[in-house]
Amino acid sequence: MPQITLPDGSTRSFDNAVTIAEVAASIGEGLAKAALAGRVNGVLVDTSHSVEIEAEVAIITERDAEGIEVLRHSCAHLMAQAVQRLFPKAQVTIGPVIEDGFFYDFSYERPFTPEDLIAIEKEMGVLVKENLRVDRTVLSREDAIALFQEKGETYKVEIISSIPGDEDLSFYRQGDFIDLCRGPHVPSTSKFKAFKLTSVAGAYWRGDSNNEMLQRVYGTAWGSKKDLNLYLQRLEEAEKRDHRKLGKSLNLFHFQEEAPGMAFWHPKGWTIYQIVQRYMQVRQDATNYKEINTPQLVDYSLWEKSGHAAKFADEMFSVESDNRMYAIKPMNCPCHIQVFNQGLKSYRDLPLRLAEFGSCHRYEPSGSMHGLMRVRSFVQDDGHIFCTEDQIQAEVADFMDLLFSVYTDFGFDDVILRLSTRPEKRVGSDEIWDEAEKSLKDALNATGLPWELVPGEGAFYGPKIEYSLKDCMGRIQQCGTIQVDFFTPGRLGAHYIAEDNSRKTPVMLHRAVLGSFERFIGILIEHYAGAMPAWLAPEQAIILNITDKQSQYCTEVEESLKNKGFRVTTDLRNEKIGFKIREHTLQKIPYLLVVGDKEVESGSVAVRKRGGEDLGPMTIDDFCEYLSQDVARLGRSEESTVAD
RNA sequence: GCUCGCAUAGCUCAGGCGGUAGAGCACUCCCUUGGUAAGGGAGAGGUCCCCGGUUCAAUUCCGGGUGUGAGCACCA
Repeated sequence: MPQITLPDGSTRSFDNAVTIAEVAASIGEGLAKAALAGRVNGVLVDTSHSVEIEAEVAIITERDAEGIEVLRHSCAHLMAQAVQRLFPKAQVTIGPVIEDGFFYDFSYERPFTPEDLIAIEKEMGVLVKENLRVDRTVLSREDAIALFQEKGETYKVEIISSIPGDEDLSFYRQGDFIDLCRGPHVPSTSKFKAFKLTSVAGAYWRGDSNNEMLQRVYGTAWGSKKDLNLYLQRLEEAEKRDHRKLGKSLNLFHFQEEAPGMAFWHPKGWTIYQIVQRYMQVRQDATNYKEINTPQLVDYSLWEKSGHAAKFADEMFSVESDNRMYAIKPMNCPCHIQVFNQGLKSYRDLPLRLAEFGSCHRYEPSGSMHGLMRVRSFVQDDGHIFCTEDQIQAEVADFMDLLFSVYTDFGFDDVILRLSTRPEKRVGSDEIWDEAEKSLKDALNATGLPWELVPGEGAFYGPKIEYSLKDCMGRIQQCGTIQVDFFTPGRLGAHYIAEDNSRKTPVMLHRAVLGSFERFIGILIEHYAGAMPAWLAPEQAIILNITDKQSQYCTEVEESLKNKGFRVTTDLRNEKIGFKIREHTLQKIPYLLVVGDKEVESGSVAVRKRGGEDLGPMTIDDFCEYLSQDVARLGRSEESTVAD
């Protein structure tokens, strides 16, 4: 006699065991139709799931996040079924839900083409019309293996065989298609209203590059056509913000074949770069970092000593000169230890915070490069803190204060914290790792913010915290990091004299707030859609004359604004004002200063913001004051974080 | 690094089943001096990514390379 409690607290009694579908039907016809799955005492189940005793039950529809997930998962099955109808020789492997969609990996004799994708999507439509029931069945491991062996699905057999334990396994059947799956799934193929296959690409079986490359088809599915369109619009918006596109159209930087993965910075892009770097310099000066600079070319033996050559030789550029092998530095830390090693250090010198904006080169795999986001030549706001074990926690806490404050200045309020702990391949004793991980955990807990544990992802020399920020598109971008290193200082002979007159090896903390400038600027460009806030804008204002008559005055205004330290230019071309407004608006210059006879007469400029807002005429002094305030806000104001 | 796609004027892109190519914008010159998102006219501009092969002939077809895009793998 099941007694069912619904989410609103109401209860319903049934005489016999009842399915989720029946519960939904008892509430209303519309709900019965909309039901995609159910939740019984917190567990997601199929609508065919039968409830026999007292339970809390919720009907899951496309309005629930879980409903959309079920829909996407089922859509992956729908796609697999369509693929096997069209390409009977294709073998199925796995097809999980991912953010905003799903994919399914197939093994097939040839790669799928974009035309195949269209055909598959069409076939999926046919399957929807066929309204096939989706049934859950349970098979024993032996029966399941026999079934898929018979079908020639060798990958599925491998998956089934590798599932630990010996309980029965659940399968979902729709028409002639059957797949191993935990479920739940939608009750029928008619439930799909809005889906689209988005791309096809290779992907390694089990994510291992030694294995066969499978054909991965990506798709997306939504509860309604409207949601699907909103999603597609979001993709378009992201494409418009692509920093590679904006870098070209705003004339910030370029790449060319002769220097793959290395940016050529143009005046406007370099201005942004310099502003960001000078800002970090000021912030680090104020927090007791000593800025240094070390060579870009260092004898290979140093990298062998540090342990980097053993692990990253293939990713390092090297140069032979005069029978010596040098590496172009892929990182600054071994050089920082050389600076530390000059002169005998006392515990009184610790913590010692060294910082460097050092140009580093890494031979990144060709397929991994992506505009400014992943390059072979980059500069980090790099720093290394030499300290004692007792100082780690305080140093981490200090660093985080700096980091949060910097991110806020750049307009990022959402920071995601992750702690990566000891990997399998590592150096140092477990006791040392225990302590290092504890220091980082304590520092994280002290922030009061939520953080995520990522076991096994630490560096070989120590655990690390990674700081990611959310951009205005909701994308998560990893930027900052702090890593504890008990290993490298010792390998490179760093030591200090402790209070008890013994020689001790310092702990080194590797840390960066922004990460690489290249990447961070890429993130800024996309976050602001190229419309940089006034403090970062390479050109803060441009003065536009209406006719030749005002040229002289415009030049004078330019001079006086430049003297106040603003980045200002003029456009005195023989063009109509509308044309100039359009051009410089597209160049996303924050302020357009229009000058006609009226302005000359009154000693003013007519101020127009790049979003189109007309601030009317202002005296030069008033405009300076206005711009100063805007610049002083950095990225903090609501107004300037919204791309206009 | 792997799979698949792409590479044509400064930019964005057409095009050609093999006979050395075209638009819009930008650029130069001329007219126009016009008050808040494109005024008009004329002109100049190309090793069709590179190296081989097939062919009377290759920008086009084939092979290799480089770069680049999506995804995978990698990321000190």
